Amino acid sequence: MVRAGSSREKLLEAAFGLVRAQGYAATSVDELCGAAGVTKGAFFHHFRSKDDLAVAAANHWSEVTGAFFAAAPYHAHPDPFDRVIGYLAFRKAILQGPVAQFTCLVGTMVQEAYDAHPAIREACDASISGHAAKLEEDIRQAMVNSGIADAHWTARSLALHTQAVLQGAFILAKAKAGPEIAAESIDHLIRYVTLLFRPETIRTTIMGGRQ
Amino acid sequence: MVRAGSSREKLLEAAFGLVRAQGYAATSVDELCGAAGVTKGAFFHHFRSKDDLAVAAANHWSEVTGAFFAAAPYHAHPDPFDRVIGYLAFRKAILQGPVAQFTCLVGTMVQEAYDAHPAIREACDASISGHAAKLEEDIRQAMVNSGIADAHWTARSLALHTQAVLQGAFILAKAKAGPEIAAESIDHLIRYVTLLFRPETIRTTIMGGRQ
DNA sequence: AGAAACATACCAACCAGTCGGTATGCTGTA
DNA sequence: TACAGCATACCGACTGGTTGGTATGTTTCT
Repeated sequence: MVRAGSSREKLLEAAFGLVRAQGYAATSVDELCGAAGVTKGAFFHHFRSKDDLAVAAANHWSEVTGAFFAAAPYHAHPDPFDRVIGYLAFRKAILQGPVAQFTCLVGTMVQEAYDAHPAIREACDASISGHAAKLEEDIRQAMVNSGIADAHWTARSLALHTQAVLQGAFILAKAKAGPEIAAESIDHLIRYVTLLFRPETIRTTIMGGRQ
Repeated sequence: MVRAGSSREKLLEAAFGLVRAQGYAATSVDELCGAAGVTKGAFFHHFRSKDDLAVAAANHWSEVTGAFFAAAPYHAHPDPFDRVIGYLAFRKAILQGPVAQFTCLVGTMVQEAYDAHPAIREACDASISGHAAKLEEDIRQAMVNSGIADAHWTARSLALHTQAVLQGAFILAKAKAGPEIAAESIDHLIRYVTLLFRPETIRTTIMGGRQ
């Protein structure tokens, strides 16, 4: 869809970095052009406005992260429960390097744009919800396997809950200037999902003194 | 500390509303003054800079929300576990009205300011961590009461996890333009905390078909 | 009186977006 | 094959408006 190495692609990649580090409103078009190594003429050739770039960046984010997670190793597990836990362990494992490099572009943008920029809000929602939908299928299968099809929660709500925990973990990582607390929050989420699907494995191995 | 009705107070309250709706960078000093009904002279009389206002707003937010939650009814429960669950139920109950009115000022600000504005980051961290610290004490007591003092998690990490879930729930509420999913995420958190402290009450009452 | 609490006018820098122009490559046709 | 016709990709100076911040004067409170 977007040619690699093109000005358009370079601008979108520049937006990934700058918006995650500074936020959307604080990132100017000139700054974007500078980071991408293109001119303002190129910017407004490819995008009608700054908001248009934001929508395109959210969509490009969906593609890039979609491919990234599709290629991750946790999909190899034959058991859907193992794939869900594998996904969460993978999310924890990639909390590396500067905060701006592991946080979520669309989570950052929607925070600023949800009210005044409906098109950006929609693109961010589509990105988050689309990502959750992939996890939802594994959760649904795990529910069937565990015989908990009539629980008081749905596969969709649990999938979206994992995204809430991740987004919230990113905010704590930003507030605390490091990923440690975010990792512990994902640990809690892994413990929760395990308690839902495999409670018997928790009592003896993770919770320690709890009988 | 801040006299009610003063220009300073009006500016801080205006910041609560505008920053939560638009973000920090997108909110201008003129806009703040307009919403507060004061002039720019008053603004720069009380605050050295826009960043100074942001730090003061984060601190004022700590005071206002501190008093708000201190006055909430869940503290009346004699059992610390009930207080923790009561806190979470209260957080769910106040997800009412426009998104900007139930979301968190400091969670929004730290997202934009963590990298370029260290003073704002610190004030937001202090606000979140201070709020979590109050919950941490109830969690600690509940752990002692339930005999799970040597679990593989700490009262602090669980308290901060609740804040991660709440902050993430706010992002989902913004992305989906409504509080429904946020409420379901808090439901998952309540279920998790209950599974940690009172697993026997879940299997029969909440999880339905799960035996 | 003296300080604190404003108000008004102003400024240089920066902002998103525009516009006239150029370079390059593709496509249809004689 | 040669060339006209046209679209895409890009350039960078420019503009009108907004930005955070300042300088200076006036009012209000103790």
